[in-house]
Amino acid sequence: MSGPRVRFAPAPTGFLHVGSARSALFNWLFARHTGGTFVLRVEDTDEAKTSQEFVDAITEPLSWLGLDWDEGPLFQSERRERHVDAVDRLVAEGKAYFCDLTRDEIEARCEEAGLPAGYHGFSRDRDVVDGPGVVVRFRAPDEGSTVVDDVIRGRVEVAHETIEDFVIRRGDGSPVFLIANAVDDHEMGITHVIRGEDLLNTTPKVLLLWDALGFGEPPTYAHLPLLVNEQRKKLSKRRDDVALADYVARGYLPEAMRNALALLGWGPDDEVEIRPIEEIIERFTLESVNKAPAFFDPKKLDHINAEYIKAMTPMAFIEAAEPWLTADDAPYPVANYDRIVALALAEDVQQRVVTLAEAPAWLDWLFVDAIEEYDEKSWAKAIVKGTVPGRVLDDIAAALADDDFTDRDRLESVVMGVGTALSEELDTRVMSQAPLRIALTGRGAGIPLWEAMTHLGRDVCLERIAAAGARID
RNA sequence: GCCCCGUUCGUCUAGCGGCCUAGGACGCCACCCUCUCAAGGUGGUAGCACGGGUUCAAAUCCCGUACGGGGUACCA
Repeated sequence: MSGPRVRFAPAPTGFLHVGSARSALFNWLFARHTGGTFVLRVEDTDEAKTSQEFVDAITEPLSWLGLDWDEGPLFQSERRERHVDAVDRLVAEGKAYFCDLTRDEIEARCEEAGLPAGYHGFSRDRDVVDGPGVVVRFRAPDEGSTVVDDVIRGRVEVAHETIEDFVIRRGDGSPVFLIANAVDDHEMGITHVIRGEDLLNTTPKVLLLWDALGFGEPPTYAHLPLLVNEQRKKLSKRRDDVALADYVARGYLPEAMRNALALLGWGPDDEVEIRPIEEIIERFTLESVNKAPAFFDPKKLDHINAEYIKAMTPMAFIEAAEPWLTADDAPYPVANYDRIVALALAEDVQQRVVTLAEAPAWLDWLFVDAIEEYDEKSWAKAIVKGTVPGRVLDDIAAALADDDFTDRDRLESVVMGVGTALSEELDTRVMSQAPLRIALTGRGAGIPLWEAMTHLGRDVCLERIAAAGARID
């Protein structure tokens, strides 16, 4: 019952924007830090956008991020009557009025009167009667100013002369978000409005409505710095990777994403960046949020994700990566996938991978029927330029012929031993791992071979060694 | 145009008048480890936009300037 009440109020656009996700996160952090209530409200004032699909596009990513809401989702569209009532009340009280001027007509009047572009309250005294296509405009005060006491930005004062008589109800009778905002925030008992800085300019208008409606003490506002791209522009869905769902698909972990997002516009005072969410909740305060826009750096996200992956237990990692390991487009027949093998090699993979989506590429050679192609650069380096490559492969095959392939340490020492023996015999350094690796994996780099060889088994290993040997000739 | 906001290493940040010859992280570079690739370890690189004040003392407070951004809709 007590405690702050905050809301995350996204417009249903069909996907969740990372900037929105960040706003949601900060609302959530504030609510959890203060023991308050986090309300999810879908801002669907703009008519009929609210299909289940659009709602899912908001709730699924939020749930994925672990941002649980205490109330909602509430729909602004379902509260339309109350918004309309508020509009009617303002009209009845003379605080708002009807206007039937089109954009063009307004411009024409401006030109005629030699006024700068703007509305200039043209219909204030025209006694327009309501009807189809007629909008309602709020009679904004001509003098004085409205002050927003922003927790993050401090005192922001806007002169009323710069606020024109804005529309609060469209020509089709639907209320715009400004009035819906005021009414809903009031009725839902919202105490703190935490949102992006792009909304800062609309706040005085909402405050004006709030006052005109006699709602009393308005909520406290906190405008978060925007998330920008490399060009320092507001993240746009045109050029930037903004859909949270894309990050999910690319194999980022929710905990990593959440941690990374928390670091944009905020930082813990003890400088420990990667840490459990409980600690972030504990340290988070609105007062410590920055004012300057932040660039969402993919490199930093990668680093954080990699750290989280390394910290996972092998089992948790494999379970998380399995959607990719068993995907239809995996680089091997999915039927060959073996969780036991993947699990045994998990730690080696975790150490090398940035996202979950990269996992299959490190394990493919264990699940493939045969090595179809060899990386030519690596082949050239390990075989063509190698010292007696054919000999190395032959000797390894011979040395391994009677091994049961159950002891990875023995496999390692046998293979290395071949290199050492040949080095002595030819009195030059002979590497044994490189030719073996390309024979087994087709590549020049990868996870350690020994453990993997025990899973591949003697027959497959010897087959691949023979196949590579045959390719030399 | 008008209104509003912002400015600490390339990037994200710590700093909230003396502890700052500005700290951490990412990135980058070097070295160590290493018969692959990584991981790990060590070290390095680089910043208070500029100009005036206020003060014994300013990255921290005030005012300008520059630059950047946001808004200016019958979108939210």
